[in-house]
Amino acid sequence: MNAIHKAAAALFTAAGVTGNIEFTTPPNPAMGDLAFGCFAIAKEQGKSPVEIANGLKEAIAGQSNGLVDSVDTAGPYVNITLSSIEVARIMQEALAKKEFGSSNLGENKKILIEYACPNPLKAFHLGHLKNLITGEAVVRTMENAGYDVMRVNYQGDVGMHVAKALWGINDWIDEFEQVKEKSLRDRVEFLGKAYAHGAQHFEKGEDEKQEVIVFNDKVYERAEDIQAVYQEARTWSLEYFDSIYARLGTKFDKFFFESEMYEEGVTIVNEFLEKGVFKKSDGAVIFEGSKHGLHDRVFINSKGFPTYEAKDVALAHAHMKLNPEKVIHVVGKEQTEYFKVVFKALETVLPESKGKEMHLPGGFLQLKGGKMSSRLGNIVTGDALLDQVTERIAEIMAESTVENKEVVIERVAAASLKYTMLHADVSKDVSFDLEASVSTSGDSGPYLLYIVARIGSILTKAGTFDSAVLPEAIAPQEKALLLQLAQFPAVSAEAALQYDPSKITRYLFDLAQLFNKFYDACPVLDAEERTKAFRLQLASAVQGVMKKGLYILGIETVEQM
RNA sequence: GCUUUCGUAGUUCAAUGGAUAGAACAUCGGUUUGCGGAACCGAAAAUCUAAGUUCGAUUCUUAGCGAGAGCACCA
Repeated sequence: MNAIHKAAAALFTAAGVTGNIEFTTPPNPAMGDLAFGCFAIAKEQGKSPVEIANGLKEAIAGQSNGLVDSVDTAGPYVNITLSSIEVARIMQEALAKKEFGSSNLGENKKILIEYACPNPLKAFHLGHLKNLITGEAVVRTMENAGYDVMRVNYQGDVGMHVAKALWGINDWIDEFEQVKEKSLRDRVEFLGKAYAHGAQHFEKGEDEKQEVIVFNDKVYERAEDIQAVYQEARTWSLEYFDSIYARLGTKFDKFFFESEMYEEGVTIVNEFLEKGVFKKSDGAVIFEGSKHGLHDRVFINSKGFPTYEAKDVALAHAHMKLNPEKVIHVVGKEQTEYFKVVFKALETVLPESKGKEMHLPGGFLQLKGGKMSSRLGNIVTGDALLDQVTERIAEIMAESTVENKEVVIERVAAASLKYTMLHADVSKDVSFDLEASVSTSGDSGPYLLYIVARIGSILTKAGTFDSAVLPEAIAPQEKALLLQLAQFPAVSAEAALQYDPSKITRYLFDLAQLFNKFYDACPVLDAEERTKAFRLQLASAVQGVMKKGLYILGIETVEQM
């Protein structure tokens, strides 16, 4: 409940309303600022909602309180028009607090958030890019709600994809030696080609398939003869991932690797095989999810090697050693059923994990328009997409003469990309259209950055101003802006409760629109002294909320663009 | 086939069971003696179908149609 709602709720309490008092916004501003629906009370008292509304109207109107300008009913609703000055006064007080927009929902609660999770020796693809951006925003959403968050990243450095890449490298060992002297970009590009080479070989036939599988065995057996190449290639990959994390403003607290998990995974699963939790089937060790309304999954294959499932069991043990309240796995929605089975198995294998493991399903990233894919071939990597966006922003800003232009371009590009990715609900697919995301107008990252820069420009010109003064009159656009600002704490808290940063994205866009309407209707610098000071307060508050909200989304602002 | 997620303007997204379903892009038409026009104002435009629950359904239930994803030794 925000500061305005709290003050208004007191009136309803005084009028005899008990329980939770919640307000909505009337469909038309002319009807009032706050609406109270009387359905629940009517049901409770066996009266008609209209009757209740009329009674409440009298009770509210009878109270002498500066907050309310007028009360009216519209059928089952009591609509209140608030005094603009009172709203301004309340918000002045609320906005002065540094923690405005933060909450303590997660106070003293430690949580682990696992995201990014790319596979070494393989490309950082679009799914990883979206996951990285989403994960970072979820982290910051939770931090803003007071949680003590640990950013964790689990990277798959063993498995068939590694085998395919190693086979490819081995087949092109001369080129591998040569590429060692080249740039990181070139080395990673080589790894990508080597992986594709191995993957193609794998598909050729049974004999070829076996040749690749040999490398898989060698990795699991930690065979001496592959270590030099494997370790070197792995290091390149990790360096490359680090460069992407840095470029997008993420820094992980802890990295876990599959190579650290598989021996323990096998041990644990075998231990619980004896206890009857798992079962032998066709030479493999499975968990019968089908007995719990789920599906069966293989944890150890018939060769005795662990699958992803067994490694996840060991990973869960590693996570629990850190004593978290919750472990949030930000992973694509295609793994929803997979996680249900693993979590089910963990309930018996690792009882303390029960209720703590959570899968936050991410939607897919769909590229729209053939433009990008035709230019880059079928596989578009995450960093290639970021490059594309940056290129387009540079074109748009070609005429610009801002200082530190390179940095500004990089930030506007990142903002465009992140805003687009964080616009729809986390679990919904995002369709990415390059032109729409770099769009200079409308629902886009640049639109929001523009507001911040524009306000900065006004504030610089204005110099210092009185931050406590109230004006004689308040324009409707100013009131609308104040009421929107008042919503920020509730919106950011809701985002944390839902693990969904997109609530903040959409809130900020609404705020931006209201600011532009205000800006258009209300001159700031040329206004009479008290009005000017108040409008500067407003602009400054909008900038503050905008910056904080964008920070939560992982978006850096610019002073000029 | 089984499981699961989802069907809202031309397109991309909203809407704790509640008032006239809200934005953006695109389309059409407007706004200059102003602080950044990367802006603002206006018009036209949508709940897949059929039953059911409810005073009230985009939202809940069932069926149908359509789309995506998962379903044993990949991650």
